[in-house]
Amino acid sequence: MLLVPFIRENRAQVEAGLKVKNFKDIAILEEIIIADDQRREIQKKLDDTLSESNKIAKEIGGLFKSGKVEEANKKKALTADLKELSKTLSEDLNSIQIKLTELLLRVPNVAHNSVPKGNSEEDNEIVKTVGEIPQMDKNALPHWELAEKYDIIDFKLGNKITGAGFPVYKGKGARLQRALINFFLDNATAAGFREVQPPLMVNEDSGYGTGQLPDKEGQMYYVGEDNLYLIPTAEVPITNIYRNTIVKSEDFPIRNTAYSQCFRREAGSYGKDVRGLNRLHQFDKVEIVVIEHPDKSYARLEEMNEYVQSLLVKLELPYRVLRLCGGDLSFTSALTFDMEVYSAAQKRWLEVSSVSNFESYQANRLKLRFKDENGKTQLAHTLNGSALALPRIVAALLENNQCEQGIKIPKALVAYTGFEYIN
RNA sequence: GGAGAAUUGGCAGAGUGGUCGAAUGCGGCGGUCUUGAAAACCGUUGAGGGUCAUACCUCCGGGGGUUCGAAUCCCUCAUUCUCCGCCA
Repeated sequence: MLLVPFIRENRAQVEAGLKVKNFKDIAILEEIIIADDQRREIQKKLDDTLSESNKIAKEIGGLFKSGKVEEANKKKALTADLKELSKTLSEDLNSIQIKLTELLLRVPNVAHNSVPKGNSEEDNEIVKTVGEIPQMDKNALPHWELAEKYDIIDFKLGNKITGAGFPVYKGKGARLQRALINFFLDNATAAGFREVQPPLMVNEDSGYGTGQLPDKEGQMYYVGEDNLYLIPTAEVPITNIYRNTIVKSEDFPIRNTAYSQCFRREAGSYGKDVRGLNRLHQFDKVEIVVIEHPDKSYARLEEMNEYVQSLLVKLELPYRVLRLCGGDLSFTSALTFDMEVYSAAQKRWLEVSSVSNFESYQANRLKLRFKDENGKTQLAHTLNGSALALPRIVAALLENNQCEQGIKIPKALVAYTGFEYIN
């Protein structure tokens, strides 16, 4: 959520950034400012009213103390009108505040000035492509067939136990999962991230804090009995560690990483996108989250970008880096880089990571602040990225590394799997 | 799940209807002293709204209520602790 003073002071920049994002309802900015003006006006009246009745209450207190009961009782009558007025005013204040928040929630984050214009993923800028695209022979199998051939991932069994999108990993398939998780966590730790193990369910406040609620409510599994949500990503619990806190600026950058299973309803997805491991309801991911000083957040984004790429290099996967265009950028992000690996048998690029700078958009909802050099509290910047999401990495590993002997495990992973081939 | 107790500023801990945004201690910051440091002493030290700056308003776990007036009373929810039950 944007800050109203920010909108007031940087109107041109905000409008330009929203236009890049193809946000149509620019007029809402004016509504916000009007609502905020009203809010201030009502607030002022309320404050004055309360000030007045506080004064009288104190006087009454004094009169009682000095035994002037009658005079005190007389004064009581004076407060009746003020009470009535302050009640009306605080109701008004409440409703204008709700309206203001509701307006603000409809405004996405402002795109960074490096974000290219565009409407869809077609318009994303390919920053770079690394590695050779493997040329497979005609018999190359897609990963869902390889999974069955080597009996390592069982989609049918998952259907039986739970439903579509909940595969069962078996034998070396399960071991490969565990190997990747450890590999990613070890690398993150070496890169300076603190490992945390968060809850897999979060409450409503946390959902609002990172912005899953209210707009993406339908995408999360909801446990109504206890009013909890299954996390769609570890970003939610990790970032919410810092909800409602004022961090020390000398602690910047605050780097956390977590492995978690992620749960997504993925309502509305279909076709080749959901085939095999391409899109699941439950999957594994290692996430990195950074909290940083506003002046340094873009340097940190670059660092995270490099870090994620280093993982792909170690896994010997061909990949490309995209700078998302305005139309493809998420609601809350100011700048996002996507990493995609090439999946040789499907002959397509699969998104395995997305690193974003949310600037203060999330921090505002989270009330995540720090004290600056002048001792003033201001909003911190939050960033996060996948490092990495497992299923599509597994898909690419299986497809790209299929050979006579089976599936070849990349060197860097062998220490974790304990085997060189799946066969 | 049942019964009881508790929830106050960074931490500890007073405060049970009136001048309490809140004693005191510790910690933090600034200063005096010192060659330097420690100790001692003095000062300062929560957040949000509002203002050019004051004034002023709100916040004592969350929400609601009683009252002229609530950290203090009532209701409700959450959390923590103790006992019982169940249990990896």
